[in-house]
Amino acid sequence: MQSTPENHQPGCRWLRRKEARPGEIMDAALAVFIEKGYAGTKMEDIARQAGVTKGTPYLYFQNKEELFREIIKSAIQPRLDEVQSYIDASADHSLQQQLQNIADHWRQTVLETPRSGILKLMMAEAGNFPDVAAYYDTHVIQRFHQQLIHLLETGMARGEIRRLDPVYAAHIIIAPMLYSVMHKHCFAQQNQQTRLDSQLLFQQALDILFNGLRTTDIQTHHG
Amino acid sequence: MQSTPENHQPGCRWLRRKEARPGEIMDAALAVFIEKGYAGTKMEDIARQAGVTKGTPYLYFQNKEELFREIIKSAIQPRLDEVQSYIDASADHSLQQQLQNIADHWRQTVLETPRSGILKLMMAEAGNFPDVAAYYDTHVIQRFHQQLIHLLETGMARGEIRRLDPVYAAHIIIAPMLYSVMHKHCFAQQNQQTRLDSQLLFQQALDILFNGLRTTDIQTHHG
Amino acid sequence: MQSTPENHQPGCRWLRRKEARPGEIMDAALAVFIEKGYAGTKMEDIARQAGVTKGTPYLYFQNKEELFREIIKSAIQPRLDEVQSYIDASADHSLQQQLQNIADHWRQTVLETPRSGILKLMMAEAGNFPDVAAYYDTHVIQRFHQQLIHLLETGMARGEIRRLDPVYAAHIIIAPMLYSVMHKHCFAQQNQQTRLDSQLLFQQALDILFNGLRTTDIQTHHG
Amino acid sequence: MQSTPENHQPGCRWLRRKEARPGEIMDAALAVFIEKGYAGTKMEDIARQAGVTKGTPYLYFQNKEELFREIIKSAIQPRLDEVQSYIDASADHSLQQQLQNIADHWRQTVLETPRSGILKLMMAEAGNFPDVAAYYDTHVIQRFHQQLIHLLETGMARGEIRRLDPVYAAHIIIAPMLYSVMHKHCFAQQNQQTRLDSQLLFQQALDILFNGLRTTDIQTHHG
DNA sequence: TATGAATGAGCGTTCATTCAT
DNA sequence: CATGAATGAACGCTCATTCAT
Repeated sequence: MQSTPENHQPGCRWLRRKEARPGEIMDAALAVFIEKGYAGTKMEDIARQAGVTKGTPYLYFQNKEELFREIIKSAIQPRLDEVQSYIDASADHSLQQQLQNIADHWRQTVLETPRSGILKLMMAEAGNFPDVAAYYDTHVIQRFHQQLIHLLETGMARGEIRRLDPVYAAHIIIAPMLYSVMHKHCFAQQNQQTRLDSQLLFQQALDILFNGLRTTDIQTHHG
Repeated sequence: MQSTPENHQPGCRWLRRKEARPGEIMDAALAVFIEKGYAGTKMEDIARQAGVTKGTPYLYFQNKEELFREIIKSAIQPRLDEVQSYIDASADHSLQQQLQNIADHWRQTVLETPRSGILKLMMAEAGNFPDVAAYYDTHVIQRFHQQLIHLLETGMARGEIRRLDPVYAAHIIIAPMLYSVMHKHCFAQQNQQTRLDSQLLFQQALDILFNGLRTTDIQTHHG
Repeated sequence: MQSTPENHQPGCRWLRRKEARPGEIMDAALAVFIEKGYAGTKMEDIARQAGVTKGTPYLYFQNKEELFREIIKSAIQPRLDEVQSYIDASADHSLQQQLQNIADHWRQTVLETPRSGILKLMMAEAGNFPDVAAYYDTHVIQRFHQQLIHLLETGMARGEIRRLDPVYAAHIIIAPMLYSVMHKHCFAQQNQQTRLDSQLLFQQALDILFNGLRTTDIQTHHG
Repeated sequence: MQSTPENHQPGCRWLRRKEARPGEIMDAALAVFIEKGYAGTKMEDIARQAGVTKGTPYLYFQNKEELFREIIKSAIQPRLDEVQSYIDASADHSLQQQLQNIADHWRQTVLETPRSGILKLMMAEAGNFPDVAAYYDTHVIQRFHQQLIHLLETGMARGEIRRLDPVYAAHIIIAPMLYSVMHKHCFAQQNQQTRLDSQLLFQQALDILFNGLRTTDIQTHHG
């Protein structure tokens, strides 16, 4: 999917200067795209948010669409293996502990940062950028899904959880994560009373999940 | 769904369908809004989808924004008490059975119909229509949330489930519903391999939830 | 200038039915055209004002422009010789009396009727309908101007007024008439305090005019 | 008048004239509004007349209506006290001399410039912009009317003219001014034979008026 | 590099006009 | 004759994009 930022040969169609400017513009653009959607966002809004004038974004990005795609790409690229390395590093923890760690980490590095908006943005614009959405789905969501499946299978193999379809179980683990993102970006800002403490949410989710996922230790307690 | 715009005989420049038109246009508009978002949707797209020409929607709706709001309103109004009455009718069932019924009913009447798109649309456009989003949140999401809380509290009082914070438990029940909507409208169409069987999803979700929500009869077994 | 209403042969492009409807529509159209101008007037406004629906005016007039032209024509035609015959009938009166009569008559049959609006309409639309304006100028304004010139020349020949350029004198007689029309249609409706009593206006105008137009035989009479 | 749009060199897609533009656009807009009326004028006509493209006027004026109102405002503002100061400066002249000066001045600075069109425009659009028309009436026409009334009253007090209603006398002085404006903008361009020499018109008007307004100098001849 | 005046394709909306009823 | 739903050309206005400065 388009050349990565690193491979900018001379002759590369779009200039990429890896100084501060492009990053500032992408940050600004992300914020505005999340708030207003792709079509609802004016290049001038982005420029103003970035503290530059109308023409400047065009020095770094060929056009609005490329700017949009770059944002998504730049959000996907660096994270592709992040979770995996994180998982590998804690391979000897219990499944519950691993999931707890993943949730905590994700909460701190995604949910509570502007990057959570990428997900919301992808959802909103999937119809207009099906290729980007498919790419995001494949490389982010499904990848994470596979990682969860693997964790669950390992957990089953270890006897930590009872046997069940790991594919759907993984969906059920992902669901509250997506839910918290949508809540944050769609409703929380207006209805202040609708506070959602995501730490509590994940804590309770894991509690509920595990007291159900766990192999019937009840019986074992009997013995 | 949409009454067939195909029934234009050639030679008949237009049909007169004063009663049917608004509904047809709203159906068409919903479909296009969901796909492209509010700003990305052209009135002419809507008209074409409805089988009319660009001027016709303006005979029934003042402008694009009013058409948008009407769609949301018309989706909210009739459902306000639907779930409640459904809940009331099955008050004597077990909690698990009630949740199963709710999930089935919702799947058949919302998820598997175009109306599921309303939720996706609300999420995508919350930034541009904060008032509508807040209204939707209050009257649909929070209301359903309250209903779930009530069910959970009743279940706790009855001893069907163990004591826990019903607010967050309800969030965890809602999460897979929202997840399935997003999946359907954002990714399923492109990545055909990403099939999500929502019936299975909810079935397994309830299985997992209940084998965790269930009061820890383990302890009682201990005594 | 287009065929007159009378000559509607079969085959005539535009139907003219001389019953009530066309007249009602023209009256309505005149009122709205005067108020809003040609371009600012919607055919539906005209129809509503006439108590019919959108399509009806098209049964009698080919299109908006023809309707407009018909109104002007119908206002011009019947008046072409009206003033002349009126003048002829009072040929033996004094010039001052004749002018007084003309002013009274014009005030009652034009200024104080909706027909005064035709003049205002012509002025407003002269740029868009130069042919109509030129026709109106030639056949109404200049014609009246010529009639006044003739009266003034007669008055000079009779020794009723001193010798001066009758062309400009006639302009000066016409000016208050146009002034009263503009006042009525442009300002009087808003600023109610700006009442202009046209009878008084013409009375004083004639007084002033005649005490100046009169040959200075005063001195001679004295001696 | 309008700065030459001709000075576009070929090969230069646009000129940057931030300071000059608003004035150029207003000049162009005034010309087109006068010719075609408000509703009949397309923004693109204005732009073309100003030598720019359709988007440019919107860089300086919010919309068509604001552009219209600005034109009127800008024509009213600077003139509010112009006549008064002019009158004050010639307070010791005879009334006839004062009126002659006013007429000359007005002819040179208004009638024979594009600004005369403002009056025509106000008349044509009074129905669509009643607030603007009322403002114009109050601050331009009635104000001038009051100034004339004051001059006439002074003239009466000085014994320069006989006693009469100064309100209507002032109307009669204004009438030829309005008449000449209408003539210029509505008929003169088409019917070239209808030449109206405004200098002659006012000269003769004053002659006629004064030979009637003058206190009966007849008596003075007696002494 | 950065600016921002200017461009012009494109969309929302209107309304003169048509024609099946 | 009359209606009014539907049409579609045209206009107001926006905003992504360009490029002289």
